[in-house]
Amino acid sequence: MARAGLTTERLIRAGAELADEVGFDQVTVSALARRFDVKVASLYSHLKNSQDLKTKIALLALEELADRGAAALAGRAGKDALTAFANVYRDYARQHPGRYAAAQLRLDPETAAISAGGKHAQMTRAILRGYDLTEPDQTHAVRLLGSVFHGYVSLEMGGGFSHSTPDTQETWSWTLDALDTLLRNRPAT
Amino acid sequence: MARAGLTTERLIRAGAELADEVGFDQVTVSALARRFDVKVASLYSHLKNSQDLKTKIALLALEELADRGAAALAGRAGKDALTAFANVYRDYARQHPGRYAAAQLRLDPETAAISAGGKHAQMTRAILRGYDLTEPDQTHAVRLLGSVFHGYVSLEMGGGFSHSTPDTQETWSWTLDALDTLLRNRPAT
DNA sequence: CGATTTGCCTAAAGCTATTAGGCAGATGCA
DNA sequence: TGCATCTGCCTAATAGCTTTAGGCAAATCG
Repeated sequence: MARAGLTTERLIRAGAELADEVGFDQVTVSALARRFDVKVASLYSHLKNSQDLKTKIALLALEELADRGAAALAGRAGKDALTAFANVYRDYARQHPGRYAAAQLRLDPETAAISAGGKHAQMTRAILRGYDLTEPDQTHAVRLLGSVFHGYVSLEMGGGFSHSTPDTQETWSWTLDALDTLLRNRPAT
Repeated sequence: MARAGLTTERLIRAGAELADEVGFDQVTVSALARRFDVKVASLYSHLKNSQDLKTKIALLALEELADRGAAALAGRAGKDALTAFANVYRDYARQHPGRYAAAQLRLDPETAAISAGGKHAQMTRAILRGYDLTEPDQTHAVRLLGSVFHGYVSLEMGGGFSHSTPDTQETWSWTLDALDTLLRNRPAT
């Protein structure tokens, strides 16, 4: 029997694609084996277990998001940076819903530490350099931006805003305007 | 053999408690049967299937949240109402993490229609009566509030804000202040 | 008090996760 | 090139969750 050429790398990538196609919670070792036309047990040489698979997909998604975020921020500042960064999240979630869901997976502290999660917070801080915030306002603002981006994207994806006017693109622009105004008007303490 | 006295009602309540104890995704027909010291198949006279169980827990959570929201809004307006309502979400999520997770379950349109989901949007609109917003700003604002509440609570619960100063209570108050300011300063179009 | 209803049970099949051990194709060394 | 080793994927087996079908006994009703 010809070998399938499995590697952890390939499995994670395929798992991420599978997540985008059928949803992150439908990502299963069995489904992945099926996709490679291989027996389930074969994957266990490359993956510790099912949780390991999911965690690694989450880490991949976080990295991809961080890379896109960094690219979006390059050469931008102020509202321009804010908008570009926010759109990275929203667009990523639309293009890769399964990966986006994976990125929300709760990671244990050691795993979180080696993840790209820290980069996300740093990039948000970078955006805030364009506004005149000092601590602790800056931290509050980092958290606010995270909340709005995640909350909005998550509700929009979940269909929470569906079949109502005006359309969600308008609300998204309105929201980014509002955040920009908010950050500009909150004076340094 | 004495009968266990199962009813759909009791199963859903026990399922909600189970969700709070072990997490919503660990809620399983088997675990529920174990809790009633009954065989798994017995639950299928009261529940269509596993999905049905989860959906019903979600509906329960949405109702409970709506009831608490309504109670919080009674006799309040403006920032007072905003704060009280926001705290309902946050407190509910802290007290009932499993139920809160259940409330985020994606419902199919028919189920969503009979859920308390509509009440949530209406209550948010009620809060906005204290601010001077006209359409379409009002709809944008409803979505913004939903995003911030859900996003914040979800990140906080997920440990996204952990081990960093200042503590999350401060950020929460800061966020509600910021939203209040934002809504007050956005003039009617 | 007997007849019917209904609640919980046994049995069985299918899917997922995970581990142990085996065979054959790939690789390395002479 | 030929042989030995190693590694990759396989078979087999156990265990848990889901769901359906059919049965028996407890509750209920006339």
